[in-house]
Amino acid sequence: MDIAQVAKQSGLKPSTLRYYEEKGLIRSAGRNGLRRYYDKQVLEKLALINLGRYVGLSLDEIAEMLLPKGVEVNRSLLLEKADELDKQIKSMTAIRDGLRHAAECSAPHHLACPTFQRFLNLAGKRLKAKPNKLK
Amino acid sequence: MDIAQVAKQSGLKPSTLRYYEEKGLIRSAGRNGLRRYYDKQVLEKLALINLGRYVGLSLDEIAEMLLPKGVEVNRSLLLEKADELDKQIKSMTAIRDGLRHAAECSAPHHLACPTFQRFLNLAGKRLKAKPNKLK
DNA sequence: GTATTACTTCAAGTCGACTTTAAGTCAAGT
DNA sequence: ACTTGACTTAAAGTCGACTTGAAGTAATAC
Repeated sequence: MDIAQVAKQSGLKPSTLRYYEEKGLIRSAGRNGLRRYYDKQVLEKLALINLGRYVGLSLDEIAEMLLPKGVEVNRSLLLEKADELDKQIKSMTAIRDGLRHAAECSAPHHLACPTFQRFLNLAGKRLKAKPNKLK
Repeated sequence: MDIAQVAKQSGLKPSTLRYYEEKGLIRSAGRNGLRRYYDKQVLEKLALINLGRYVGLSLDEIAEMLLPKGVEVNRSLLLEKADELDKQIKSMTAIRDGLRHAAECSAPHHLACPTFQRFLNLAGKRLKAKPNKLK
């Protein structure tokens, strides 16, 4: 496969693929003249990368995960990330409910609604997060 | 309150507060010489802003929401965001489970595990998102 | 009354993840 | 053989949300 095909099938731009290669996340199977060619395995890798991005890993973290340096490391990283996701899910659920309440609340202003107030405090407690852009 | 106090209580840096003011998200209650002073109301607003950031709104979107131009606009925006969160929660839940499976899977490599494979495809389906950095 | 120190402004810098641009290479189709 | 169009590289640019730095002002502490 050439880069355009990989781009199409993975939903990433050629420039992104080159960038990922530069960062060491993927490798092309070889060159035809200047042009890279890939084998289909790369699509799985890209899916994994997309997944990683989706759960909030940085490219550097993903690169780490892709190195097969002891399976244990990878597994615990996975579990760790799963736990982190779990927390995020919980707080997002609370926030979702809070938003719905706010939308229905009859108070003149969200800021005036006592339930929303409590909720704001709650939500403000701990907010750290990783970006996941991926447009 | 002076800016340092607001910073402390909101967990944001003075520079951030000035930046938010410049963007029109907050206002100081006045000046003492050059120095801004704030009333405590600003803390609620900042909590709201933090919340917005947390659920993935951009500062511009938050600014929109803070303008009281017809309550209806705000309410539907809230519901819209709640639905969006709901979707995110669902996919994050799936991914969390996928990660846990992967961590326990006995296949030699995650890439070799068939369940994980299916899961990758699933996860790759639709991934768009907004950033929420907030370190 | 002066030193300190916390504030002020404005411009420029940073960060991650790409994208864009300019200039060049080259495989394939005619 | 030549043109075309898809590829190539390296470097610079972009975006959002801040942060940092330089240069200045002024409220408070002594």
